[in-house]
Amino acid sequence: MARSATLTRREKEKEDRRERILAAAREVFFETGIRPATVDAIAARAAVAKGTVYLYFETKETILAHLLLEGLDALNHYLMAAFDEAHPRAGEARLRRLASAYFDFYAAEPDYFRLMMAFDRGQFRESVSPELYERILLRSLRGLRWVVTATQQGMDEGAFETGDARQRTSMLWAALNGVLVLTSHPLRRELVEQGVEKLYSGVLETMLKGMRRPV
Amino acid sequence: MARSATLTRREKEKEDRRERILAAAREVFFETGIRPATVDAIAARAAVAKGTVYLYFETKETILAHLLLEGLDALNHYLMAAFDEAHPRAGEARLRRLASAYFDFYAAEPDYFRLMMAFDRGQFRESVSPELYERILLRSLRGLRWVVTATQQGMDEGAFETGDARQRTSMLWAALNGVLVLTSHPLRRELVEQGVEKLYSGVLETMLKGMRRPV
DNA sequence: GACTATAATGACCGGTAGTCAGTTTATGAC
DNA sequence: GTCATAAACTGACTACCGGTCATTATAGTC
Repeated sequence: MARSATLTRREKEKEDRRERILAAAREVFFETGIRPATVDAIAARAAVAKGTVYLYFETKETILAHLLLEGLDALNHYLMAAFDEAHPRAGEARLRRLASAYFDFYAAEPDYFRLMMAFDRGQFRESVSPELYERILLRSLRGLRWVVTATQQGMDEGAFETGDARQRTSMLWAALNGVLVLTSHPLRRELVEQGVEKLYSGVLETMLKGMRRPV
Repeated sequence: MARSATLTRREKEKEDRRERILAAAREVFFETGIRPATVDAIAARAAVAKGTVYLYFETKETILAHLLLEGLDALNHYLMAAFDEAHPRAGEARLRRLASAYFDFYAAEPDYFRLMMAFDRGQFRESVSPELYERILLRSLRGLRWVVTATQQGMDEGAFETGDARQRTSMLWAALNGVLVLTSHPLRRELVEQGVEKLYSGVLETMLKGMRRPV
């Protein structure tokens, strides 16, 4: 019993330490930018030696992956709340809410959003353990589930053309995401001088219109 | 006269050298991948000392920027040809052709496409001279012009809802690009198990339908 | 208080972008 | 041909960063 309690305390301390390092990494990455941020800076911010960082995380990319998990959780909360709060519980209204929530997330958590977009950059898969990669994948899908459900609902109600709800959702989400990607990068932002928000809602409305069944 | 001829020859030789280095960089970047490629490898491939590379290009990113210009030229050719070849010269048909051409470019020149997508990721603007950045921006817009023209034509013909053609084109292009971005990254590709092609044409058709005027 | 296991440390390593003092090569004058 | 000058080229070197590991410190147990 004493032994078990001790172990628990130890484990708790380890967990705290880990969280401290992760918090330091969050600050450094978000302040400095992902690429310029150094592990030395993270260690310094966490008041810990560099080697200690590597006791808790395998690589720099692994740290990023854990921050990404946080970001995916945050996004999932946005989407879940939007799904629930939709009052006129029609599928299309839900989709609108979900799309708005995605935009809100993009606007409110630009750092996490940028992290999500930066994650492609190849070589991520290789620099992260398969288990961690799997967790990221699952958590990415979790948020999308709400959207798929709303699309399916719209089909069941006869508002949308019927078809594979997942496929349709991927289309809608890819299109919306395309706007955010386009405008979250300095180069491409200038290609579309209109505001992101207008472009986003434009794509949303156009896609919804394109998905509707003709009356 | 002799002096001028000499100078010209010199300049030609310099230009050749520069092209040799750029060709070596193209090979190394496309074979090895952007991040793992080293300037040493590029120098070796061009049979030149590393210092020489830096006589012709300021930074590694500058080399990439010049390859990007090549890629944008290639894309522009695809789009221009598609614009011209559209036989039923309706705006919507042109848009379809242009979208197909973009997809063809994506499929035929994955290296250039990846380079274009990689270019957004931050810090590029800072690592490249403002003049070069401006050239990239202009060349990016050049290709889009064909698409804007086709959209405007569709509006003039009464096929599309009227509005700002540039805005509508940005919407369509962002949506299509969203599909390609999504699927050109390993993580996101698995989020959409459907084929890229199907997703792409799905978004295209949905957007076109959403852009049409009700009959 | 001594023994042991666990955790923390930071000097160090390998590798890479970018630099620059020194060397080679080309040009042009005589 | 030879020499002076300028232009081009070279590669050893620096600074910096991600990651390692032999050494040191800490905490738990008896």
